[in-house]
Amino acid sequence: MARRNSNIADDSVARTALLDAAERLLVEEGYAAVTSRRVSAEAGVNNGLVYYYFGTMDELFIQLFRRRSEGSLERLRQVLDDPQPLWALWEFTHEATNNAITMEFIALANHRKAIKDEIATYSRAHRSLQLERLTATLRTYGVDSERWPATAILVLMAGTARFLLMEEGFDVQTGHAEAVAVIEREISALEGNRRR
Amino acid sequence: MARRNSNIADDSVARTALLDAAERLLVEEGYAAVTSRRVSAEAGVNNGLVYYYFGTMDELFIQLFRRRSEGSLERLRQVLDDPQPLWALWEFTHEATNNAITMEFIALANHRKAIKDEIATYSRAHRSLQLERLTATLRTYGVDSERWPATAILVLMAGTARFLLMEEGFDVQTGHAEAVAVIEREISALEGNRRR
DNA sequence: GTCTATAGCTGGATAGAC
DNA sequence: GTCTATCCAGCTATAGAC
Repeated sequence: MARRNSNIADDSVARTALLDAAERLLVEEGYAAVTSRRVSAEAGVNNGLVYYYFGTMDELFIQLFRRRSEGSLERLRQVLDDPQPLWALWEFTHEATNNAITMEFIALANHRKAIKDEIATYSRAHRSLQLERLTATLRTYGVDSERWPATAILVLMAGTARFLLMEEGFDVQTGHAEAVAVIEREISALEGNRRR
Repeated sequence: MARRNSNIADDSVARTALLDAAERLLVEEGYAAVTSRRVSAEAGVNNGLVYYYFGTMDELFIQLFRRRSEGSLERLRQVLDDPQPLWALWEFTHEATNNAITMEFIALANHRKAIKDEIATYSRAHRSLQLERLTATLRTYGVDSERWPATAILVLMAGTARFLLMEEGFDVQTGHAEAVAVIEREISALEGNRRR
């Protein structure tokens, strides 16, 4: 019987099935539903394998988060390569799929310290990457970086997008159309209407 | 032995102690820590009383949320009476205290349908009250309501404030100072510097 | 209204056979 | 690597004495 921290291939079938199942449960029923028994049942895999592959449920959550955040940073890179990067970033951030699971992780973080650290690291990397790529772009658009620093613009966009998604989760939409219109108008003023 | 839904005074000592204890646990350890056993222990009250007063844990959460939201709407009313209502609203929304518990309730809502409905109702009431009071104010400030509808401004402010608080919870602060500076500059342009 | 006791369930984690 | 069995903890909720 092998134990955690031994050399377990990251691409084993059972391991992947477990992570996939955990992700599904997390999105559909919230993190409270992500128990070792339910994850293994959902994955069609024996319950003992959860502990064989991850050791603890905490570790499973962490590895799930890492798998997602690597994918997500990779997608962000592609998004920022768009000829209209502000538009692309806005669409990306405003995308519902990412958000449900992100909110679950944030909630999880409130009582799982290890997850908290993972999220912090990821958030900083995410913001850095955006800054790195967009600071120069905004300058070429002629944005006054004193009045409108790139970081401020990014925070306003990200905050608004996430807030809209959060409220939509509760079927609260008051003022959303108007807020979206304002933001998209400002983006258009810099990058023109969205092409493609 | 009385049962739930009988006539139980809302101001009984034990009931209040239980709600207070639940609130404390919710803020400090997250909703997973809010179990009937821990709440009663924290309140210094017998465990059976949780069920005597609330019937189920779901009901306890709901009544806690209601107690808070009534208080919160009342405070919002006062805030909007400030001679500089935009400033006051910004400060209110940007206040850390409210936020920790709000995030917990949002997380809770993901797997407690009844809580979800409570939050939706409250959010709509909150937004309506803001709109009702601020639409006219913004007009007197000379804000062009075509370009900058009151609802859009409220959503942008609320979204940004909550996002900043959320990230601060993870010790992520990149760009926060810049975003705050931009928002406060815009508020100042309408209402002047913050007095008081 | 308050208390004790307990039924009944679900969960994390481990041991050890195969 | 996979599987079964199992220990132990913690939870909701109820029954019923006081």
